[in-house]
Amino acid sequence: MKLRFAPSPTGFLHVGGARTAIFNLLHARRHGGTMLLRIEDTDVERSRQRHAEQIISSLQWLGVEWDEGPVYQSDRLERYRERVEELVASGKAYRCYCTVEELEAERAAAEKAGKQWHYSGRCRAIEGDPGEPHVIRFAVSSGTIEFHDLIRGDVQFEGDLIDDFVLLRSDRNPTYHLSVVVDDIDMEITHVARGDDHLSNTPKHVLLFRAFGAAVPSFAHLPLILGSDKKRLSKRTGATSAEEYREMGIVPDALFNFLTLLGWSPGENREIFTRDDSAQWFDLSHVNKAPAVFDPEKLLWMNGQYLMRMSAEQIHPHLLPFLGDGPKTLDDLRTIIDLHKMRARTLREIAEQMAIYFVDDDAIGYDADVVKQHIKGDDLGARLAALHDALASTEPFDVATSEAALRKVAEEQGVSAAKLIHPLRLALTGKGASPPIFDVAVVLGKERSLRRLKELIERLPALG
RNA sequence: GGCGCAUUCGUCUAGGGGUCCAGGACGCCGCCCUCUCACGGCGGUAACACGGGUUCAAAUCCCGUAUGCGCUACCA
Repeated sequence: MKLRFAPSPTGFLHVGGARTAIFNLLHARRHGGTMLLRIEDTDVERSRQRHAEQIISSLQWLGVEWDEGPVYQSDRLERYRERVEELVASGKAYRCYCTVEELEAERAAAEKAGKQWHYSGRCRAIEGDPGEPHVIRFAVSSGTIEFHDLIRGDVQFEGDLIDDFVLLRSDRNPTYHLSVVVDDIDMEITHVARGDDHLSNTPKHVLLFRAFGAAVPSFAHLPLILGSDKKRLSKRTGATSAEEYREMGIVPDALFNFLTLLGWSPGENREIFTRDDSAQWFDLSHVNKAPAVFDPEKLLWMNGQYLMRMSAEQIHPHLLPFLGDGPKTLDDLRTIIDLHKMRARTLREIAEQMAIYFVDDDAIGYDADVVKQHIKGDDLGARLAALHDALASTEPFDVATSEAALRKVAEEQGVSAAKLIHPLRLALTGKGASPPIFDVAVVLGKERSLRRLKELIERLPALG
């Protein structure tokens, strides 16, 4: 068994393409088959080498591996020309000398007359001069074309409704239809899993496989991924490329898992699982038929689930690209990552939250709402001073001892611990929300914590 | 227009004739836990597109309608 992912390098890796790649990979892994990566760059107008490189880089980041390739179709142009000549020789394809301009004019005229235009196939009969510019068209025969789709079941099309399509362009480059079939034959592809948008092209491919006397592979047409507007996912409704999610701070395992669930389910209410698990359970024939809407909210949730389950060691390398100035080594960040990983949904959020540890102690910006809510009472200054003194004499300075010290002060002052904890959080972080505040204090260390507390006490009069 | 494909809570889905007055997850709303936030726990909201059949019995099978999407290129 052999499958392939065959993107065309005309842009970034689209999440729909990413899912197609994943489904191919999973099916191959599940059945002990091999996976090929093929770059379909026969459209010289739109294909770019840099796009191919970006797609490959995105696939690597996502963890979609392949056993063979990447194969570039642009390296195999002679092969397509050679095979198409075989079809011409056997009368299954023919040279067509109609120009694009002529055909366009016919099409426009038909449209004007309110009629449907079809290529007449008139060049089938003529014997032109092969030295003149021409394309090579496939001679589509009438009759029903039937094939089995692993996802849709049996599908049929009428040959009469399919125009004689172009196989080789006038610039001697193959069209997608030719190259894809020649390659799938040469590379011994047994299963073709691709986007739903190719379903209507499949009868053409079936005809070509037969014309070449080759076995027709199994097909599986995956439903599209839609945006929240129920239309094909586009920039308007959300990020469309895998790269954008990477930059957003989504971890590859989470995107992989999430994409896996778009159109497929392992059943038994399983949602979060490893690649190995999915490779064990996956089967193309259990993929949904209906298109799925991409829900960024659920992706964020899933990413959060992954982050909180990952160790600091695992998160660290993914986090590095999001870090600004400040410490970057695992040893410096381990505790902080552990403190924040369950409070963030993306790597970017972790990085942002980490900023509190690296600002200067006298440069903390206080959240106005928090000030309003917790900074009040004439005796607050005195209480905080008492807290400062208590913490100053706390030795060793750890989570348990610092908390005990604070609670003791609260008791002596006859107030609830919360009356001291909230201002302390404001002093240390400037915010109303943070990891448990004594953990924060320990990360900062006794000296810096005291400095920040002192800073708040000094700024108290100005805060009202 | 023609051809093709599809249609279960707002979203992702389970479900493949009776065990479904439809299960799980995200989101949303309560409550609990709690130094805040997050996590976690408990509970709630919410769906078989519509109309005909077939059958003792249909979310599950068939037909039609509606809606959506795809193809209809010398793009893939």
